[in-house]
Amino acid sequence: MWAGGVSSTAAGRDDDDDGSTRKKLRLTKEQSALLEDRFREHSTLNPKQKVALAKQLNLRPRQVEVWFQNRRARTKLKQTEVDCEFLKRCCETLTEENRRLQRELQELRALKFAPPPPSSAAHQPSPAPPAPFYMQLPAATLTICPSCERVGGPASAAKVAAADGTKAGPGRTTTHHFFNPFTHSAAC
DNA sequence: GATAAAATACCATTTACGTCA
DNA sequence: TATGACGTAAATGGTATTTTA
Repeated sequence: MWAGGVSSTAAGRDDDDDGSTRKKLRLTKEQSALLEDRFREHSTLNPKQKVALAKQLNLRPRQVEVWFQNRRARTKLKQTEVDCEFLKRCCETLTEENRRLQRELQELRALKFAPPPPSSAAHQPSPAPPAPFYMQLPAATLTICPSCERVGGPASAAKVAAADGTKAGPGRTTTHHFFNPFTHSAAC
């Protein structure tokens, strides 16, 4: 069933000052700054907050809504880039690990079929290296701070997931996993 | 209580505009 | 000045969830 597109589009048009087609305006620095501030507090807005913020910014509620949508999309994109970079590093590390293990295997095989050494200096297999970083840090828990664009840790992500989820009225339950600056401020 | 329709929120994608090198 | 690249505001079309009759 489809109603969202109609309602959201119509709402946008209804809010328009004139009935013309889209008129793209760049937001002022002050408007962007306040929007960013609010986004850092919460990546979603309930209708009351949206209207209040729009009034404060002298914008239409639809513009505020669109801004938050686009901002969430940008954050998600950044997060994807970080995840991608992380996986690339994982791949490189695993490739290197694989090479190392192959070499070790060859060494062990060579020892097995070689005659015993004359002295007691038996071969000691190289000690196991410390667990690589990718084993300690699941990719899904990496998060980006929207303000400083740096990667946050698993603890922040868990806190965000627990703390987030304010929404009034019907519609999709908020399951977003964006960065919460209040759980991250120390890192920034 | 079950159900279909309506309402709402959100997302992915696309379009179009403003800016800058 | 013209232009292409890029960032982003806005539009569009879709899904998921909640409310309501």
